[in-house]
This record gives sequence, structure tokens and C-alpha cells, in this order.
Amino acid sequence: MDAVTSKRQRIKQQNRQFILDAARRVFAEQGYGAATIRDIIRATPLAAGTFYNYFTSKDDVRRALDAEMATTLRPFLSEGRAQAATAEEFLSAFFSASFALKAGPTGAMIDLGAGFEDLRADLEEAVARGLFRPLDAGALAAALLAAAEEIAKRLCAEGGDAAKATEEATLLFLRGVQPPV
Amino acid sequence: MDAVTSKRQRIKQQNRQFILDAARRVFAEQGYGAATIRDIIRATPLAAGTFYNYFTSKDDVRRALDAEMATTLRPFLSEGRAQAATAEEFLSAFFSASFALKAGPTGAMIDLGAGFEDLRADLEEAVARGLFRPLDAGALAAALLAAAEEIAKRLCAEGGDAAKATEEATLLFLRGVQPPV
Amino acid sequence: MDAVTSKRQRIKQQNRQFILDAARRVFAEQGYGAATIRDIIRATPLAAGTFYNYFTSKDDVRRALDAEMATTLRPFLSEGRAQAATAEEFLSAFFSASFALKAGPTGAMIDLGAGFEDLRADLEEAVARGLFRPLDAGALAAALLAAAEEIAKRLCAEGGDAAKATEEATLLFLRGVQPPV
Amino acid sequence: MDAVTSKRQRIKQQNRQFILDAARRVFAEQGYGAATIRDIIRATPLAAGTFYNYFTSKDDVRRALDAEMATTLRPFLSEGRAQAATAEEFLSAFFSASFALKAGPTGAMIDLGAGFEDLRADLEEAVARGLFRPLDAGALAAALLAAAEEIAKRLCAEGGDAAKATEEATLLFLRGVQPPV
DNA sequence: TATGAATGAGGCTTCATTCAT
DNA sequence: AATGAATGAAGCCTCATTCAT
Repeated sequence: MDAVTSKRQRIKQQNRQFILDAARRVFAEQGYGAATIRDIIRATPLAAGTFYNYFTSKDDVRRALDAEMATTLRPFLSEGRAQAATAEEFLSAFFSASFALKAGPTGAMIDLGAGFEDLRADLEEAVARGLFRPLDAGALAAALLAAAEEIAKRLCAEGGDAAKATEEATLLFLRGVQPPV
Repeated sequence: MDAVTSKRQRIKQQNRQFILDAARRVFAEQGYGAATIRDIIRATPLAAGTFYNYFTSKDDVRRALDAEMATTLRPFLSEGRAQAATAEEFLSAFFSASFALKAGPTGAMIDLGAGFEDLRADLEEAVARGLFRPLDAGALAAALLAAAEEIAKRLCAEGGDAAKATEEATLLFLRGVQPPV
Repeated sequence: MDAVTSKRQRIKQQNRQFILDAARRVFAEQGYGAATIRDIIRATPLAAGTFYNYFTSKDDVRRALDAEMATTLRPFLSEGRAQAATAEEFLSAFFSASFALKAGPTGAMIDLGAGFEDLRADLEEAVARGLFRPLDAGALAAALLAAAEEIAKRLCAEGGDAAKATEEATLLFLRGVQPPV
Repeated sequence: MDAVTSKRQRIKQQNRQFILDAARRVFAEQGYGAATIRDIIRATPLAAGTFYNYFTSKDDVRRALDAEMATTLRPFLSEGRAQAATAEEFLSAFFSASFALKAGPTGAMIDLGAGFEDLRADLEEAVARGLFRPLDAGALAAALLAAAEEIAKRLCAEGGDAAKATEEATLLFLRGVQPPV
């Protein structure tokens, strides 16, 4: 009754995950504001009241989703950046990981913005290491994430080539738009 | 009889505008998804039923708002770009206008993304004119708009200097992040 | 549209009364605590949501009922007491009016306790006029009301004679229980 | 095996008491109608389902509480009355015991009315013994209990002196309100 | 026997929409 | 055309009760 993480514990964990998964889908489809708790439980095999055994509100679910994403995705996202020896490697790692995530089956519900703080910290360090010229790490992080999100959206919608998009985006932020002199 | 008619016309126009203004505010405050028609009419001196004399649904209001924005804002946004003689002027005009818009009292509800097509067309022309190196105008437009939106959000939240932000953003997209060799 | 207290006003008044009447019945049958707003509207020809056009909560209805009772019943209850020339007349008027009220069709939902302050004031004046020996008007008012309520309940349940009960109750409070010496 | 059985018995008894005590508190605080079974078990260290091992409904608990009160309180309440040699002693004993009960920590949930039958029987006997003049013992019992309940409520609310209140109430029912001739 | 999660009925409230005035 | 009350569907949440563990 202990060694096996008692059946009840397993079911609880599973139900919680049912709700989180359903919420991710619902939030992605309808947007957080328009989504209702009922929408979430309807996307679940559970009964209405069961929701409240796990979460207290729509916002509570969102917080749990954010936490889950942080735990699951952050390592993956920041992976390549730590070892980057050049700005190009850094940017390439960032866009590559971002596009990969958004291309996955649950990509639509992943908000890259959740990785803002990590990215900003990595950028600051990269600036300190001399990889980037000195600039506002916060603003750059915001710009990078927003650009990645939008370009990824275009990729998904129009079915482009992720590798090529990574390359172009990297180049854009590496050297800008100016024609070579 | 003509005077009366035109007076009625004026009142109709005014009521319609009441609703649009209220909707802008409400959408900005609560987000489109979470906003309700009741919220909108509550932010209006009008009665509940009157809403349906002008619009058929929340979405209908949004469409009207979008159209209004297109009419009002597009000229303002694309203004500086047509005459830009350099990439720097182009970018500077874009960010400057974007930040100005988002800094206004109704900035929160302005979706810069509505100007996507205009921007992309302008970018394509700019590429054709040789101002920019050849690149995917669509992806660049997406990146620019998303970055502008995010940086503007940061500006509003933290109360930075729009001129400086314009300069930095321009530089970022003009030359990228790489340290000078 | 004005001379006739427009039809809408009449309907509003009627609906409000529907709710108040239903609430009186429901509170009387189930007790205030156990009663639900749904019980009230179910005892009404109105739709669920309509309740909230008139009241904001169960408690709000109760307050309205209290106010209504005060307006309607107080004059009736305090009527005979003002002119009472003797303690006997005072008590007789009190019990007679109380039993009459509780015997009526809506008697079960009338809380005599709502007349506490009136009765206490009348008692104080009666004491001042020398009708009663000096005593704590508040305690006496409480005792009289409680006794009237209970005796009335017995009357209704067992179908006794109100006149006789009035006489006995009057005598009880007039001379007490002691056997004549 | 006997020791174990008795231990189980003790625990069962204790859990039952947990529920009864909690119910008393909850009924006192919220009123019987508004109280829920959940409220009761929440005021208990027990789990939800355990309630149904001991009682079948809220009403079942109330019946048990009533029975408990009868067993515990009746002797205390009727104590002084049997030996009363005069009407004054009888009344004084009644009010004194009543006020003492209602002043206790659980006074609010004690319904003196539960002692109605005892009191009526005692009154009938007292009438037979000539302590009281002949009167309707039922009506008098109702009046006394109601008055005691109300005066006790006033005592608790306003923090009066129980001894003095007993004296006054006794005098009220002993000789009535009439001024001495 | 105790536990506590699951269930779905049902209470509370707000909503979009209609329609008589 | 404007009003604002009525409607009932539907969202939110808690409840009584069951039942596998």
C-alpha cells in the first residue's frame, strides 16, 4: 500500500494531469479569457465537481500550467545557450529550440514568453562574456521571444522549413537588415 | 424634415460611437475573450437592448473596431515609411510611430498586428528599392511587429523613454546584436 | 403613459410582490436558513434570473419583508394599546391583536418579535402612566411577545378559542399564577 | 480480543461524540436550517464518509442531540421544581435553572422547549398540590418557556445579572404586572 | 471501520437576447 | 429608435452521498 504509490495516488495524479492537459488545449483554442472551467472539465472524462478537488479556479490552473511548463521546458530551451561560444550559436540555439517546441503537437499552447526571465539572464551573461554588444537584455529578450513566436506561427500556418527559418532569423538578429556596404 | 433626419443621423452616429469607444476600453481592460456585451453596454449611457440596433454580436463590434483602426491608424503608421531614404529611417519611423500609438490612452487595445499587410508591402518595396538586403518580408514584418508590441509593453509597464527605445530597437534591427569586429 | 402609472410599472410592482409573497411562504415553511432563492422563485410564476432584477440576495428579501411588515402590521398591533386606561386593557389589546394576526392565513410567517421596539416603548409609557408597576420594559416586552407567539402556536395547532386564550393570557400577566390568598 | 473490542467501542463512542459536539456548535452558529453536513464534518477531525457510519442525515443528528439533551438536561431542569413548596420556589427554580443553562458555553443551541412536557407535567402537579391557581398548564408551560428563552437571550446579549433576572421573572409570573392596589 | 476522492444534482448568479412599451 | 425587464441557458461552486481502498 506504500511501495506501489497506492492506486489512489496514481489516479489522483492522472486526474490532475487530465485537467492540466484539457486546460492547455482549451486555453490554446479559445484563449484564456474566453475559456471556462466547464470547457475544461468537458474536455476531460471527469465530473464537474471533480475540478475543485484539484484546483480552485481557472487562474489556479493557469498557474499550475505555467509551473509545469517552467519545469518541463526551461531546461530544453536554455540548453544550447549556455555553451554558445558565439552570438550566432546563441541565437541559432534559441530559434531552433523555439521553433521545435512550437512545431510539436502541443505547440499552440506553449507560450514562449514564459521563458522570458531565463532568456534575459542568459543574454546578460552572454553580453558579459562579450558575445553580444552591450544592449538592454530585457528589451532584446522581449524582441527575440516575440519574433520567435510570430515567425513560428507563420511556420506552422504556412508549413515552412524550420531550419531555414532558424537560419534567417539568426541572421536577422545577428546582422540586421542593412544591405552589406 | 431634413433637419430632423439629420439630427437622428447624428444621434445614431453618436450612439454607435459610444458603443465602439466603450468596447475599446472594455476589450483593453479585460481582453476580448473575457469581455461581455453587458460589460460594453454598462460602459455606455445606453440601454441593453440598444446594443442590438447597432451590432449583432461581440465579434461584430470587434470587426468594426478593426475597420476603424485600419481607417484611422494605417495612414499614421505607414506615413514615414514611404519616404524613407535609408533602412534606418524606415525602421526609426516604424518604431517611433508604433511606440507613440501604444503609449496613447487607448494603446493597450491597439493591435499593431493589424498593420501587418501594410508593413509587409512597405518592406517589400523597400527591399526592391535596395534599402534592405533581400529577405523574407513577411517574416521580417512579423518579427518587427511582435518586437514593437513587446518593447512597447515594456515601455508602458516600466515607463521608459520612447525616443531611446526607438533608437535602440532601430539599431537592433539595423545591425543586429553582434559586437563590432 | 404617465397618468396610468404605465403598465410596466404596474407589472414591476406586481412581480416584486410575487417574490415577497412567495418568500414569506417559503420562509414560513422551511425556515429562513433552509430556504433557498430557488425555492422562492419556484413559488412564483417568474423565471430564475428575474429574482435579481428585484433583490440581490435572500437577506435582501428578508429585509424587504421586515420593512413591509413594519409598515403594515405595526399600526394594527399598537392600535389598542395607546388608549388603554388600565393594565388589563393594555394586555388584552396586545394578546387579542397578536392572536388575530397569527390566526390569519399568513399567520405562520408573521414574526411578532418584529414589533418588539414598539411594544417596549408602549410599555414604558404605560409604566410612566402608572398602569403597570415599575419593571424592566424590555424584559417584559420580550416575555409578552414570546408568550404570545407560543400560545398562538398552540391555538393554531389545537384550534382553541382565541377570546378565551386572550382572557387567560391577560389574567396570567395581570395577576400571575399565585392562588388567591 | 476483549480489550481490542472495548478499545474499538471506545473509539466509536468518541467519534460519535465528535460529531454530536460539532453539530451542536454548527447548529448554534448557523441555525439548523442553514447548517450542512459538510459544516459538521469540517468541525470534526473525521473524514466525510465517516459521518454516515454514525448518522444517516442532518435530521438524524438533531434527533440524537435532542435525546442527549433530554438525558442530560432534564434532571437538572426539573430538579428544584419537585420539592418546591410554594409557587415562588417553583418559578424561581425554573428560571434559575433555565438562565444557568443558556448562559453556558453551549447555551445558544439549547432549546428550552425540549423540556416542555416535563414542565407541563410538573405544573399540573403543582396545580394539583394547590401551589398555583387552576390554569391551563400547557399554555402556562409554553408561556414560561418562551419567556425564559427570550429573557435569557437578552441576558446573554446585554450581559445582565442572572440572579436579578430570575427574581424579576419570578415576580412577573407570580404576581403579574399590576401595580399594588 | 475510516478515509477521502468522484459524482452529479442543485443552488447562486450573470449572461445574451427578445420584446412590449 | 430607445428602453429596460423577462427569460432561461449556462457558468460557477458546494453539497450529500457513494465506494474503492
